[in-house]
Amino acid sequence: MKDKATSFDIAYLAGVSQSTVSRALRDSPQVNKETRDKVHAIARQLNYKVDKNASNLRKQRSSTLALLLFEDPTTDESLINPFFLSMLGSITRACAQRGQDLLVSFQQLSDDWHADYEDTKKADGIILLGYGDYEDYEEKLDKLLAQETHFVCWGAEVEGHPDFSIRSNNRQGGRLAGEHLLQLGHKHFAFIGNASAGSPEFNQRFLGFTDALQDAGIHLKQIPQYNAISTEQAGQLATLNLLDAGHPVDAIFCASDLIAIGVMQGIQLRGLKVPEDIAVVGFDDIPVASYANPPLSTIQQDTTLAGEMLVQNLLQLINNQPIETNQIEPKIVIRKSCGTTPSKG
Amino acid sequence: MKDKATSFDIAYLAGVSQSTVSRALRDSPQVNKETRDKVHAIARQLNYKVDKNASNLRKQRSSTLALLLFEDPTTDESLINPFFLSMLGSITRACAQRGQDLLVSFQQLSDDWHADYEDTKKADGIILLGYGDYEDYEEKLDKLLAQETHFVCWGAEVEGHPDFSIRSNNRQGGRLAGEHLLQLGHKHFAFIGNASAGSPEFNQRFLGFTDALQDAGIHLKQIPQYNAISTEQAGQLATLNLLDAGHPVDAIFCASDLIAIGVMQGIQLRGLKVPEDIAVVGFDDIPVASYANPPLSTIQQDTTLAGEMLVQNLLQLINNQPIETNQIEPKIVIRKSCGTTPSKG
DNA sequence: CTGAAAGCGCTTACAG
DNA sequence: CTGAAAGCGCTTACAG
Repeated sequence: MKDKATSFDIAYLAGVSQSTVSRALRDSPQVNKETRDKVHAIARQLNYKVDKNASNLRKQRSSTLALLLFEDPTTDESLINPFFLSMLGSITRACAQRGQDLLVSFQQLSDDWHADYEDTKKADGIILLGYGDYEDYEEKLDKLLAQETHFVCWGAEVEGHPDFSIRSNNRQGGRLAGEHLLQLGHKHFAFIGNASAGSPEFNQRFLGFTDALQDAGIHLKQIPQYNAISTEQAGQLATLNLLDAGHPVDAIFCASDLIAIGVMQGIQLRGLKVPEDIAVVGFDDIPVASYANPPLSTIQQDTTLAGEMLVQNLLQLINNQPIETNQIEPKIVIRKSCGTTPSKG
Repeated sequence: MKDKATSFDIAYLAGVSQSTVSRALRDSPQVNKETRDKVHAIARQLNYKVDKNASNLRKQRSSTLALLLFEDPTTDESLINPFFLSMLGSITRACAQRGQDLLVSFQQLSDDWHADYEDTKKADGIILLGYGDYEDYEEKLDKLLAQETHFVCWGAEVEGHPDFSIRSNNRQGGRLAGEHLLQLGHKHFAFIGNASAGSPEFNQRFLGFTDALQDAGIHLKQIPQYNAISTEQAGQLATLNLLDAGHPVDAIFCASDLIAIGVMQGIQLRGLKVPEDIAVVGFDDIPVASYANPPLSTIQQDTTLAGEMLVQNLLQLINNQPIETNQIEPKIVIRKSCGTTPSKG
């Protein structure tokens, strides 16, 4: 790089003091319009850009947000959860709109990342995205809390701090899936996905699903639930176990699309057809859902809105402003995997 | 946040000077081991972290790389090219391994981003990822060059600066596709994808494809080429045009997987079957390729290696070290869309 | 409306 | 091996 111009160079050329240059560049109203224009003109000419490090150091603010993606240690290193990947786009855009830079990093739940962003002043706050065991997660969250780090996370609730998390109305999503499957005339249901305290989101989906079925008079005992983390492999395995156990089943609701894809493979491996023999509904609406075979019906989470909200709420936390909302309403997307489209209404 | 400790606090507690603290923290060998240990211990106790802004300002180095993703203005805002998305993972990891932070941003080709990273000292260099018209792109590249910005980009060549780009051996990839299709006994070929100066990568793929076919005695005139940018829609449209024009065709090589998926839809829309009536081969091996219907045979680009290389080479550029390599060898992944697996050997 | 001055928290010659 | 001092390039009270 050529030697960079500083605000002193501009000051010299404009015949004003460096403080005035600094003010003019930030369009301070206290500075004379003519002076301001002259400074801007010279800055443009010199290709001058404010040094962010100096500016941040002085302001004690970085205008940068950090996005931390957790990889589930149980899956192999290859793929990032596609649901989070699709959120990345909207988070970046939301940051850009608000003049924030975005630092992105992948972390293992086990790493010692909690102090590496805000404490180093690299970022003013952190966005946490990641499935993984919630109970492990919680420990980290507590540390962040203790350090008074500004953060916001997707999905998991932070005990006593509802404002720190943004999430889908997972229970309602599960209900939607149950109601739709019921409406299509299915009788024998199953749920595949973890449904315990370690996976609060999946658990809510399970609960919503069973809410709907129970409302229709189906007993909880009649709804087998098989554990699976959010991967195809886990979904396939759970399905084989379910099928081989001889449960009568004609409709499966899966805690995520990745699981659902594995479930459909499992069903097909046993010589059965989707949706003719067993209907399948997923959750997330990741890009591959529409390419699955058959195309997967699923509960869609609006990732654009989610990303916006994550950034927005984090900024509000940083600026000590009240949070307006932190829940997103899911909707059902009907494709082929759940059977005939129901009659209207 | 609580008041953060500074190196002066540590100095005071350790009974040494602040300069010694600074040196000790960076494990300078000039500092006595005992002193070093004591300083480290106190730092840990105070939860001390070096202020990046101060450190960067002083060092005139940010240890940060910026990743700029270009959205093709012709596609709608929804999806980021999945090929780049899959590269993101390996880029992040490669950065982490080398102690670099990664700033991520999406840009329109039209935006004025070229000075916003290195000039502001937010990043030491830039990684450019994006399809789009190469001729528009070139103009930006020239500006970066003029400013002596450190950057590296995927795919497009930077005139006179072979080291600034990292790419697949696209021509070889095209050849692989042609040879495989030939080996399967196909006779009537077509290429779908832009093949002009505006899309140098696609053009190389086309050239490699025709190289193979010409080697087998097929005349270039017998290989219809229909333009398409890298989207399903464009692929589908081009296919309908191709088919409706009455060209005899039993094998189509597509410039990208996204195009190939659209091509298969187009073929099916005209009542033909893949691969029975027409074989299809894509390029990239994006995640959905294996979920396509039928699963797409394609030329795979090793995104992990690509990401590594991008980061590695950029760092070498920044440090004035010579670049070792900037080309990646593609390989063919055979699935269902191209017909019967050939006999071994 | 403008300027002189302090200071953000480090790193690194320089001197010993 | 250690310390005193300068300085990275800004922003922002403070004074006028």
